[in-house]
Amino acid sequence: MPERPASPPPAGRNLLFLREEELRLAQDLLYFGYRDFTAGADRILDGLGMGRAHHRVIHFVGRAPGIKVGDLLAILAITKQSLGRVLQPLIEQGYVRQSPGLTDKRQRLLHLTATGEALERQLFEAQREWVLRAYREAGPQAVEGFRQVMRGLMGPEARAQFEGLERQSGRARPAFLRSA
Amino acid sequence: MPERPASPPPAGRNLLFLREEELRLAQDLLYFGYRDFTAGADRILDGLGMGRAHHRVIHFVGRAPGIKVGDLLAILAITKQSLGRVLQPLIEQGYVRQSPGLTDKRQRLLHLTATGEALERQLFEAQREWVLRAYREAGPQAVEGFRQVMRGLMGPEARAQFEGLERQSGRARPAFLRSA
DNA sequence: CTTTTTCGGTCAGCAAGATTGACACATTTT
DNA sequence: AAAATGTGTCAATCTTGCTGACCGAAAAAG
Repeated sequence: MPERPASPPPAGRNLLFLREEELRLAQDLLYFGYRDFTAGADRILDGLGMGRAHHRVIHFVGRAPGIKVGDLLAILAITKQSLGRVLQPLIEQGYVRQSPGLTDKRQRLLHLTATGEALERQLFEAQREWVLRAYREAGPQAVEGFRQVMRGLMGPEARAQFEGLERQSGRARPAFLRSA
Repeated sequence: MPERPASPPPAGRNLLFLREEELRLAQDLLYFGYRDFTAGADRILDGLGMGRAHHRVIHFVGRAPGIKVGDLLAILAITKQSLGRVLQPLIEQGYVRQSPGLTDKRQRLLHLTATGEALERQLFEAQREWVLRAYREAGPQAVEGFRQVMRGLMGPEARAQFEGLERQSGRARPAFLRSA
């Protein structure tokens, strides 16, 4: 029978961490971690009669102002009918604004209104505290490891989308992704 | 203006990694990572006319054989009506088996049948490959960081539940958690 | 021993958020 | 002029949650 490593992780590279049990633990970790990560924002959304779907739209429109409907659909990986049911109310209630594409007038570029930005911030703050605590407790090196693994869990498409957000974040609303 | 650290994480402890942008990136990371993590199992479930809810039941019954319905409800954080609608078919279709509690006969302890274990394994294999790749690419140290952060993202309840699974995993079906 | 509480199941109705298929319209591309 | 693209919309359906009400068996409390 192989021995388990002692409680602090072994310094040297080894293969024990790939054992089946470690991978099942990863499943648990992702389930519980993701669930509680979203809980804070969910409570706020509840009070507004919104759900996670609304949050995702607000989040990603906030992350990529001027994003095209088609690109948002690709990120959310849902149908346009599903998006429509969430996006339409957000527009009617003044959280999201549409503007025609600059070169292609069929496009509807999406932006947050001032109200939308305020809500985005409120939702962000709820999760910010939570993630901040986890990051602080774990330390910068662990955070870097976390990022690497999460990035590795993405498929090629998601990775491209993520890198699009990563690149443009903090800059002045550039063209989004490599679409067409 | 503060400088960003160079691409490899800075050796020394610093506070830059707590900036707002880093935390928004964490949101993206969790969204994309979790989404693609579940995708493999989802495809299998689709073919069986099951959904993620079924997977969660199979997973956690497999993780803690002999788990009580009440403890499973606490882990899944859903109502017993919601669980019933998923659990009942799983029992009828022979994936899950119930047995009366050893000391308390009101309890129904849940186990996977041989069929259930086969399905659990099939679902596990799908995610195993995916997580394995991410773990391998990131390396053992990053994996340890990932674990720390994910653990930090859990609330106190989830942490206790997770530790219960962690403790008992690999051992011969001990009593589950600290219930009552 | 009686009462109350707990564990689990079940019925009925409702809502959110996803799906598919079909179709419409304006615009861009060929 | 025709085809393809970007977006919107109608209608029906499915999964997975929810609430409220109620039941039965067994355990715990009195």
